[in-house]
Amino acid sequence: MFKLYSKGCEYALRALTYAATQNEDGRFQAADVCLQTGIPESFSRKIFQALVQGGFLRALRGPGGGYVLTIPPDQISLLDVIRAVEGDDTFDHCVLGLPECGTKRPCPLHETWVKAKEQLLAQLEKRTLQDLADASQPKRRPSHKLAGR
Amino acid sequence: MFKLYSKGCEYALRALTYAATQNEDGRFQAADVCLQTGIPESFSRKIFQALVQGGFLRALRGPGGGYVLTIPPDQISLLDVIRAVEGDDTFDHCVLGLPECGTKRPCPLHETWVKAKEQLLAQLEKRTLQDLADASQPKRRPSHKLAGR
DNA sequence: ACAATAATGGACATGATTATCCATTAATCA
DNA sequence: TGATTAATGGATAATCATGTCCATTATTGT
Repeated sequence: MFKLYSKGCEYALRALTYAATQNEDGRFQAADVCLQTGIPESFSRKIFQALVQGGFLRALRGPGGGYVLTIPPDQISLLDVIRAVEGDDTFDHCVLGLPECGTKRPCPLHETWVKAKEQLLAQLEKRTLQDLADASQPKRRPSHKLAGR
Repeated sequence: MFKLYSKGCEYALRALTYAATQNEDGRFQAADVCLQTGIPESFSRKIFQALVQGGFLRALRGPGGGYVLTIPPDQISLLDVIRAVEGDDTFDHCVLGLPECGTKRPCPLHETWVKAKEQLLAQLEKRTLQDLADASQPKRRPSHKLAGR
C-alpha cells in the first residue's frame, strides 16, 4: 500500500510538532513526548537517535536533560525531517523498480513521476514544524507569530 | 521509506504494460510475461488473480489460455490498476496516522496532503497502460496510434 | 564518591510484506 | 476417455519493518 514515509518518520513528525507547541526552543524529553502524543517510546527513541545523528537534535543526558532542536522549528520543513529519518534518496527510486531507470534511460513512468514528485516535494517543503505546531490545538502561547508579524 | 505502491502493484504495472506492447487485446500468459519482464512468477500469479477478482482480467484456463484485459489498454489508467491491486482507499489515510483525521477534524497536515494527493492522482490518472506500452521500447507495431489520430 | 536521571546501543520478539511450493480445478486436444 | 496445458488456492518460508527489553554510558546534584 501507499506510504508517504515510514512509521518512524510519522512518529518523528508527531513528536517534533508536539515539542514545538510546548516549548519555544523545541526542548523535550523522550518519555514525556511519547506519553503525550501516544507513540511507542522504545521504538521512537531509536528515531530520536537518528535525528541526533542527522544533526537535527542535540541530546542532553542526565537529570533535566532531553533533546533540543538545533534549528528553530520555523526553519525546519517537513521534507527536512523526512529526509533526515528516511535518507536523502527516499523519493529517488524508480516507481517501476527498474534499476537502470534515470534521465538517460527513463522508464515509461519516469517523466510522469518526476513531475508528480516535484509537486509533492514542493508541498512538503513549504510547511514547517512551526506551521504544524500552530495548526495543532495550541497548548500554550497560541501562535504569537500571527500577531507578531 | 516512501512507497507509491506495493511490490505486487509494481509487478502488475510492468506485466500489464508488457502485455499491451505485445498484443492488440492485451492477451498474455503468466509464465511468459513473468519471464520476459523479470518479475517473480509465483508471487505475480497471486496479483493476476486479484486483477481477475477486480474485473480487470479474464482468466482463460487450459492450453492456449492465459489472461485477457476486459478493457482496452488505452482506457485503463495507472490509478485504475493501483486501486485494483491496493484497494480503493490506499491514498485515503491520514499521513500523521491520526484515526480521527478528516474534513471536520483535520490534522495539521490534512490540507497540505489533500492538495499534494490531488496533483499526484491527477498524474496517475491521465496516463494509461497504452501510454506506458508506447513509451516502452516497442516490440511490435510501434505505436500506430500516433499516426492514426 | 555516590545516587539518580536520561539518552545510547545491542539483542531479541512480533507482524506484515514478499516469495515459493504443490495439489487441485478447468479447459483443450487427440 | 485420457493426456496435456494453464490458472487457482492453500500452506509454508524468507525478508523486512516495527516494536520491546535491558545493560551501559554520560550528566547532574548531593
